[in-house]
Amino acid sequence: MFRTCTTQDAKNFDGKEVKVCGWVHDIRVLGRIAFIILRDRYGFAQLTLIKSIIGKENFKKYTKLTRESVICARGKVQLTEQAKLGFEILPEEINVLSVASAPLPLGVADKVQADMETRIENRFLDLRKPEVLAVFRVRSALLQGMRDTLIAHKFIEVHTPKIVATATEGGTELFPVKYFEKDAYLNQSPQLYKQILMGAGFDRVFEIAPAFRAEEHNTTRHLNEFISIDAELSFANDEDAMQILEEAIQNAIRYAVEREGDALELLGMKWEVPEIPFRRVTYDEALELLSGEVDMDWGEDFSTEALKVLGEKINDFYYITRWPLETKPFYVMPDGDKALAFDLMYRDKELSSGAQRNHNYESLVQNMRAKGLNPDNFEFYLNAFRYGMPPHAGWGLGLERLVMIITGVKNIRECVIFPRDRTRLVP
RNA sequence: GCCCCGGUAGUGUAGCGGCCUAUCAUGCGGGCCUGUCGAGCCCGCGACCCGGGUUCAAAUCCCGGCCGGGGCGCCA
Repeated sequence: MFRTCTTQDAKNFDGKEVKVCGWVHDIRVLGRIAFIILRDRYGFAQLTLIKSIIGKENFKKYTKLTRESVICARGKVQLTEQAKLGFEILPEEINVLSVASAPLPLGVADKVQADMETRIENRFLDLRKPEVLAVFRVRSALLQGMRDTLIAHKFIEVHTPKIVATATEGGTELFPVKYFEKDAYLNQSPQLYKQILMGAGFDRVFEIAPAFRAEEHNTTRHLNEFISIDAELSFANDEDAMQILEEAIQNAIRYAVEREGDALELLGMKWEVPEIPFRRVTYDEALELLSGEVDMDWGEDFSTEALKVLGEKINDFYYITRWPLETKPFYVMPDGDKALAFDLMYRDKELSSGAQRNHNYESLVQNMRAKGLNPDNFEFYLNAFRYGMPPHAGWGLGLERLVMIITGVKNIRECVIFPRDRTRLVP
């Protein structure tokens, strides 16, 4: 057995012998006493080495360990006020499982802050930092909160193809891939497929999977590969979809707060579980709120500047509803010159967008043409609307956007273990 | 796609024509120190992205390349 407990559990074994494994975070040598700070995913443990007890040879050997080497220590646990953590381990034996070379390309225990570039290049080291790990602990909790909510509402989790023949919605650039003798693309969204599943009678589906966009954007809130949480429900309108979404967000935050509260604390974030329903602001009302401050015409999408101003006015989660039809894709349900579509915002950040969908074949084809798309390319999709398609609605949410908001991290790249941006393909 | 900015020890930086044999911190190596908590003190190691140009003189100015960061647009 490598270990009998983690650093977190060690304090429960006062006076008993334990074996703990982890990385050498730091070593402080003070003459005849030395401290090795051992780190694992759960926290830290202090190994206290007293020269007169463990012997000159061992003392020298152990205090010469390099930072970030992996070791296993066997020794007695002692609760003591003298140790900051309230306990220490007096090792009788330390096995070196893996020696770390020095110097490190990125110091885990260093006080100096590293650049994003250096951090990503050496991500395996960067991720050893408790505050970096914390982002992924929160991410996991948020994801589980979303998933549990959807499952509780009878959604079936599905997976749709990521290698596709046509663009989903037109507009955004796609990554081409060679598919044997054919041209194919990485899918930008599961939109069309989850709608087909409504026609298939699945009633409610959700998918948590990567989406790819070949836009050459260079910002702190865009990725070329991100995780999209998509939900679609039948016999439902835009309001029904919004209710599911806000409940999922509420639970996601509840999970993060309840299960990873110390991770949030480490990140300096304090969250209350938000109250629902979230505020609904129509596009027209939002325009009204901006009047006099931001110059924009009806029918335009909000600029980054406009969203900043809106975000200052509504300092919370909120929906922008009933958008001008021309701002939204062909598959949304029209209502006069408006669309039964919504965006979920947190301050100035777009988190999710959704809509009631147009389930009428003729109207759908007409809207497609109006957007300059050729219906012939979407036969696989349109066919599902010809033989019985229920009214339905749904949304798609960028997981990393949510993680960014909840963790307070400034750059979306930090929300992905190995981010894919305009130039980064490795690691 | 358009537009800004930046590349100096392992890491983060100062310097922005001659005071540079390049600053500071951290790290690494060595020494001292029986309880540290960002331990402390002493000594040492270690760097100007690449190519061209201007100049008596280039880390510093100009051009090109490579690499990176950011803004807008677009979106999640």
